[in-house]
Amino acid sequence: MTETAPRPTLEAVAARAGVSRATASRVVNGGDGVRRPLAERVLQAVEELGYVPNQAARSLVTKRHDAVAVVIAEPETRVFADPFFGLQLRGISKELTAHDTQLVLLLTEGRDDHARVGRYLAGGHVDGALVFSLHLDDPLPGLIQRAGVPTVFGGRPGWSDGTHGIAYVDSDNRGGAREAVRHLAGLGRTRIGHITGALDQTSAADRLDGYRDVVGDADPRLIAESDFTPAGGERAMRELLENRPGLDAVFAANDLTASGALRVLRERGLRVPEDVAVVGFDDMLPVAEQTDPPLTTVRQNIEEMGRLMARLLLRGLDRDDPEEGADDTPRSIVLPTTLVRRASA
Amino acid sequence: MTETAPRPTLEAVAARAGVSRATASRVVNGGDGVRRPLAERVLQAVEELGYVPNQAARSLVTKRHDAVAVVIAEPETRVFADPFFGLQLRGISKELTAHDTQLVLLLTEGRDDHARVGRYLAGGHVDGALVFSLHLDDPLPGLIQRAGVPTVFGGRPGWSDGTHGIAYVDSDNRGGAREAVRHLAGLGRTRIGHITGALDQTSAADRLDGYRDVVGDADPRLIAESDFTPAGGERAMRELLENRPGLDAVFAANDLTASGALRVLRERGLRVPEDVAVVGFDDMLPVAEQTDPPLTTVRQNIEEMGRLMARLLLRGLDRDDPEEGADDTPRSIVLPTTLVRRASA
DNA sequence: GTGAAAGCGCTAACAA
DNA sequence: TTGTTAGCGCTTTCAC
Repeated sequence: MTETAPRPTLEAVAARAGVSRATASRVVNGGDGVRRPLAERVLQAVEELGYVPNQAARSLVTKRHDAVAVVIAEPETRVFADPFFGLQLRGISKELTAHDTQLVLLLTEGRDDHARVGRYLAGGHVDGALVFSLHLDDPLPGLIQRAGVPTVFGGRPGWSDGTHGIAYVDSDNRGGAREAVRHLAGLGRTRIGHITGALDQTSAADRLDGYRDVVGDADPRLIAESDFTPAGGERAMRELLENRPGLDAVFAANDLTASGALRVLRERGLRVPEDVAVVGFDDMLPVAEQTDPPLTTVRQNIEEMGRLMARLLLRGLDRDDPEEGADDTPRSIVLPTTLVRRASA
Repeated sequence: MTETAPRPTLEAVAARAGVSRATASRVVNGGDGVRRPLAERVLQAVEELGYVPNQAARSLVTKRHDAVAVVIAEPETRVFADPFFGLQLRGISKELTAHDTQLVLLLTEGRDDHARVGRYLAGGHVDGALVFSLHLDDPLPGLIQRAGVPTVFGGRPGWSDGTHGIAYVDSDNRGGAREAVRHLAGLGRTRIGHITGALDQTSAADRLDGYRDVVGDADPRLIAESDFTPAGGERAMRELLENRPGLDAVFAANDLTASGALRVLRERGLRVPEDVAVVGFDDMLPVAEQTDPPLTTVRQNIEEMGRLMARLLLRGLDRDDPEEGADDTPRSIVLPTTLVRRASA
């Protein structure tokens, strides 16, 4: 833990290059309108001195921070138990890096933390925010709106006043669910159950809707509410088996849930897919490929979602003069899903 | 994406409270030596105006950023496939939050990124760095050292010149491995194999050492080199079974590897633990509890490791006058592990 | 095309 | 205890 050596300033670079600070600044920031020889001398001085701009000083005048916040508002347990967030982070990180923008990670642990996040966002420390995993009753969107920070949401936000003007990136959860259930139906299955995700999240609600789109007015006993976890999947599967012993297929709201369901099925001596076919959602590789049997599932390109969230945000940030009305940037993006066939259905 | 409204400055707060900017500043920063009534007026003005300090301006003069970089230098695939990093991030985030410090996440994708990270760290944008997942030949430590940023490593760094003066937090990998192997021996197993992790990481090397500590001069055919992944675990298990069909126990370098090994064992019709007992490492809940049979494993407190890394770093940062020599803060911490018995051994 | 100078919002001497 | 003042390092008019 050595003390940082005093770093060279732009002043030093200018002196060394024999130019004014203003010129040095111009070169460092792209060098428009500076004649070649001068520019080169500055660049060389930068090189020799190992000059790196002081971001604080720069922000102070530009009011830009070249940093965006990533807010993950998920109760302790689920975050990262599931590789989901990690993959999104990857995608986000790649895109931000390509635009020389830093990623400030804000993890929240509960209600108290919301205020902290709100304060931080309102504090104008970042140029924008990427927000994940909102639940229906989440106070965060309100705080963020009040903070007035440009924001892109991960997953369609679910509050009642609709999604007008809100930017988000999501997978086509409903369409993917339809495809999954149609696939099961195409296999000749007629009593197809559904294990839902946490229904206070739109992804779960949309998948349920997709299921209903295909099966029509489903027997309510064919639907078991769950929470996206393996343990929840086990519980739901038992419930389904109890209420509707004859079922011959299950569409689970995600792969983790499906893995729990598979375990229960095996424990009960039911063969997959012969007795009960199972389809998951996500195509979370470490899960879907490792289950026994490997899981047929609906793939969503999670990393791409992250990348697009970042891109959408940065694009909005770039329009330095965001004239009301003259706004033709798409506010939201819904990505297609694809069915990946493995052995479970 | 609304434009941020102009934010109130300290000047505005001071004016409203009828004091000087200096006094307002004092109050905002803890309020030492400001008389009650004045302080209260300032606080009220802050409240009314919704004032939040401009961090850029503050950093410019204090040279502190109240931000720490977390560098995860892991090839795309493994990060977050494994909940490991997520858990550490949690721990880190909690500790940093408690100290009003922001977490800047730096994910690297390959060699080129190292330079970027080096530049960022050298750029003096953060007060310190928390660095993970170094491999033996990693250029990052060098870059970081040159950047002169206070750093704490996650996991014992492995470069040749020893760990003198380097701060790190690690689990007692060697001791944990010993305990695992002793447990197997205590079960009466005599032909205990080991599936290693990626041996260019000290955690893997240390676990192998621990294994050797107990079995003595092991038959080399009892050791299969692997890489911490489930697929690697499968490969290694097959290799072990081929080279040493009579083995009756396996200690795998982590739970993911163990899960791969279990799959191969099942596929070969070998019963666990009757024919072959298996012990993992990590106690990664979503993995260890979900395998069939559930995994006996060595638990390390990953979140706590993260928390301690952050604490170590912040403590070093707090010593505003880091006198050489007069340094009694512990440089590194090695956390104990505990054996968790489940059904696999 | 280039330089001089003002000033972003804040903290920290120093004076009062 | 409080206020005055200088200046952190940079970008950006505005003259030249």
